Amino acid sequence: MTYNFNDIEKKWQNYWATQQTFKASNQSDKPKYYVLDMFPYPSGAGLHVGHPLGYIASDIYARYKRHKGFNVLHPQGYDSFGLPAEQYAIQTGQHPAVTTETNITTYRRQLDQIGFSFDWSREVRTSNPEYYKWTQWIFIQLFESWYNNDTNKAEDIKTLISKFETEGNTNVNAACDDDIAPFTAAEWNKFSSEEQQDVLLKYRLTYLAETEVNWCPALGTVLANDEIVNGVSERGGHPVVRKKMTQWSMRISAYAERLLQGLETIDWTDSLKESQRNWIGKSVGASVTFKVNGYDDLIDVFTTRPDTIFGVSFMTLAPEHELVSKITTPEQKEAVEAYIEKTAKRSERDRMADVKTISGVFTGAYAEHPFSKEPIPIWIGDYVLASYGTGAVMAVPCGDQRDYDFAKHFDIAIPNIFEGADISKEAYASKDNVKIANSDFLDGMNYKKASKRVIFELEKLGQGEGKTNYRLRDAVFSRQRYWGEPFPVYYVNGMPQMIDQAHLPIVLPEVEKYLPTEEGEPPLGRADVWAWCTETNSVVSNDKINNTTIHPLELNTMPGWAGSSWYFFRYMEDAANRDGVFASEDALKYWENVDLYIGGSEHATGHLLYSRFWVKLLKDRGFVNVEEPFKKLINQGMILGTSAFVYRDENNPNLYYSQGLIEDKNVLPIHVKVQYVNASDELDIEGLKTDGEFGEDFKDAEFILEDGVYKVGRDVEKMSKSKYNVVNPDSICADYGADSLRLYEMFLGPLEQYKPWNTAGITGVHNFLKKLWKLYVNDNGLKVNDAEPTKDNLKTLHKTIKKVQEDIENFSFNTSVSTFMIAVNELSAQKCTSKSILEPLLVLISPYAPHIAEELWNQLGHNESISTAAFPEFDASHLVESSKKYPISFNGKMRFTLELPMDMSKDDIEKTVMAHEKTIAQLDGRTPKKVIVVPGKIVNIVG
RNA sequence: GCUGAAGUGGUGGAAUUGGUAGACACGUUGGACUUAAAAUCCAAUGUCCAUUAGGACGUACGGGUUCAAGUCCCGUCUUCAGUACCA
Repeated sequence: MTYNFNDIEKKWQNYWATQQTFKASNQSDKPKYYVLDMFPYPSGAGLHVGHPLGYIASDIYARYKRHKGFNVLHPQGYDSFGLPAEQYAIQTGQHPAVTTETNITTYRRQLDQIGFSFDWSREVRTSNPEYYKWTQWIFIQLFESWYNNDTNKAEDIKTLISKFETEGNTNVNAACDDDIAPFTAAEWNKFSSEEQQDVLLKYRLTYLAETEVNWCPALGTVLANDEIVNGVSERGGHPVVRKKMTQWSMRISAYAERLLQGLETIDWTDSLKESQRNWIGKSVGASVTFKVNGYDDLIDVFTTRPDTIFGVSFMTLAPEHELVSKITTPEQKEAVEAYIEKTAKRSERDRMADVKTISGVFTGAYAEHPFSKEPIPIWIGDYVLASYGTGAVMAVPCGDQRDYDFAKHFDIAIPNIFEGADISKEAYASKDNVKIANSDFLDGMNYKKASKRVIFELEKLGQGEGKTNYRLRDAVFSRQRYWGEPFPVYYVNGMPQMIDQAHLPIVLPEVEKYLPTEEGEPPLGRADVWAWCTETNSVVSNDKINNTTIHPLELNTMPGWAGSSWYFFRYMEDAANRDGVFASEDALKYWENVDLYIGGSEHATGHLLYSRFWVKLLKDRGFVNVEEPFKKLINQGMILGTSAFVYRDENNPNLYYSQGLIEDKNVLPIHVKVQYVNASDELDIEGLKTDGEFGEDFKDAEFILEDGVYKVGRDVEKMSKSKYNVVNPDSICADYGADSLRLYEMFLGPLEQYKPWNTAGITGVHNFLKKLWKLYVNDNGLKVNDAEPTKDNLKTLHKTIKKVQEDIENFSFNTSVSTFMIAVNELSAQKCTSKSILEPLLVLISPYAPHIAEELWNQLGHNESISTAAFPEFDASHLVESSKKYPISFNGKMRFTLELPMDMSKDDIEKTVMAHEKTIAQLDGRTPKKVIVVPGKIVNIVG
């Protein structure tokens, strides 16, 4: 019997599906364990071999945990709202739901053939109305919440209203907009309904506000900060401009401190935590208020160095600062306006690319120093950002390099307030080991003491206080797109109202075209809104909408991260019981949170931050029991493709030079499909010329060969359709089988690392599987029997158990593949046929190569799936080393060998070594003073 | 610039707490089997010197600690990732 992997794999995939082998139960005596993958966006291109890497790792872990006696939840689903389906729809008119459905079918087929142990009965799709009903519901919870800084949690908006009714807003300590005027209870009660709603909106955790947003004209939508990379859109690389628009925002800034603190409680990599810390960007300092000479207006600044306040020699405002136009003197007006116009024209990207050019203009106005009362010139400059802090800085040129450069450039005074510091070349930016000087009451103090004192003095004057600032901005939540969750919102007199929960979900309406309307409204503006209201039972009753002017319903949709911010809770509920709840209390209580989450690091400041935010909100409002969604998180690296190039002569498009001949020539590298290149980088010219897609381009091409062949150039790049370097898992499964694919993806290297794919190498693991098969089966069938295991057999087995267990728990899946290979080689050499060795070996291998393990397990006479088998117990007594000799190095010169058992205790080794001491001492002529022992390893004796 | 990770054969990569560097695999070379190819099996494979025995050098580079350093410390260089006028 030969190893017929195609039949075996199909057989067991069918078996697992029909038997529902991996269906998780919400009731069990076993401890729970929740293993989750970041669910995929089902793109039209299907899976390439890079995609399943993380899924294979999590599947191995999930299967391992089942063997270890855990009740494992290992679900999968689809993040099925998104831009590509919509753009495809715009081009072809195909409904995104249709293409999404097709793509999901492909994904499911491809995932199934790899043999994952997913519980598909709990599948979720974010674009499914039954799912996004609850995304809409969570949005409503955010709307109905405010953040109480005193209790440090979100509360029902009703508690805020009753506070307003009884005591106004002066005692309310909330996370809110900063332009709220104080009012008394009496004033509140006199407000009109619209005025009250307007005020409440400034407190709600999701709110409608006119904000400067990142507008991407090419995509026709706004983007969140994390969707912009290097000043262009993450998807498509289109330019992004700043624009004022009325948009829904999420008050994530309310949770800045808790998001920061929570990082201490979770098991994530340091680099990932660091990214989130930087993104949150906490800085501790003070706010200082400066009076403007000749005006009642005040300028607030934020500084991390209140101790340097006597070093202030000017102030700089962002060009967009609201006071600029007011305080500019007539003489400076022209220059200031010209400067503002110039900076406004510069895109974010230009501004970022060019950080060295110093520019700015004097406004002509002066502020008053809070202590010295000296006049301070007020400048504007684009190195001050309107979006951070207050959009204004107190400039201390002796202590800050940017202020220093600015002062030098415009010839502004640079007073030195540091004792003994040399500021002739650059600012003295360090706050350690220096004393303050020329600073009145601060002289002689260090940074810490002086800062405290300044804040104290400022508070006395009413011109400042200690303050903590965060870089984290509220997240824009509206998108001008079709293929996303509709908001459960309608408007009365321009004020947003939530649609009653009973009428959810608000289902996406049908539209004829998926483009924005001619009036520039989002695509939903094309829908027949009145029909939509009735169809979706949203019941925006006529009297409620009588006064509305444009649309009774919100026309924007939610961003991609809405649905992915809570999906891990949806899996907890059995699909059969999902009606009426996003997940039942029992289910939430039982599964708590995700024990192990595997996914890419590109979500560090997006999905992984937003999910944490929503979970904290849901916890505060009593809907879930956990503060953090993902206890342990691992970022899998990417599998890269190896692209192949041919080199076209720049002057002759039909002439191509082999890779070794291009040195002195002007050539253009062109990607060619990797399937026409063999392992020695030789091009199959005939294949290329007859290719269905490209044959035409190369029909008349002349290839200049070297050594009789055309050699292509190689480069390692991200796998992508456009680079023709994609390797499809389908062909790998067909040629080598899913077990080979799974083993090879793990064998390729450490999980977290980026590594290139190379199909040629798969023969190594494939040969291993063939050898494994032969260990159990020969031409006459099964050769396993009840033979007594030898000492060597047992040693091999237990060595393997120990190593594999350690590897899986450390997520070093690559080395356990090697361990299996060694084990199988050893057992083959030992001619092992003993069932008591070969059975547990299968259990060890089954998380990695489940199909072959299941088949052999079955042939060994088991009726139950191997996934129900217990992980074999490790017994150290079998690892006694009898043949291996350990050298003893003595003063680095002499060597002795000592035979020691691997499992010997430290004490025993010490005793053994002591017994040998005399001999060693005699040989060397000295008496050892100290003995260092390492169990199972080398023994050190220090003379 | 800042932060984080890393640098080991022709290649991917192994190497608990410092303890025989290069496991395992790919590739390459030679051999067996075969009419031949594929498949399979066996052997060799860090570099240099030597016919052999053996020796020298070797974990980016330069120092240091130690009986012993890929691993620890100091300095330098390079690569990758994230972030970027954050006051």
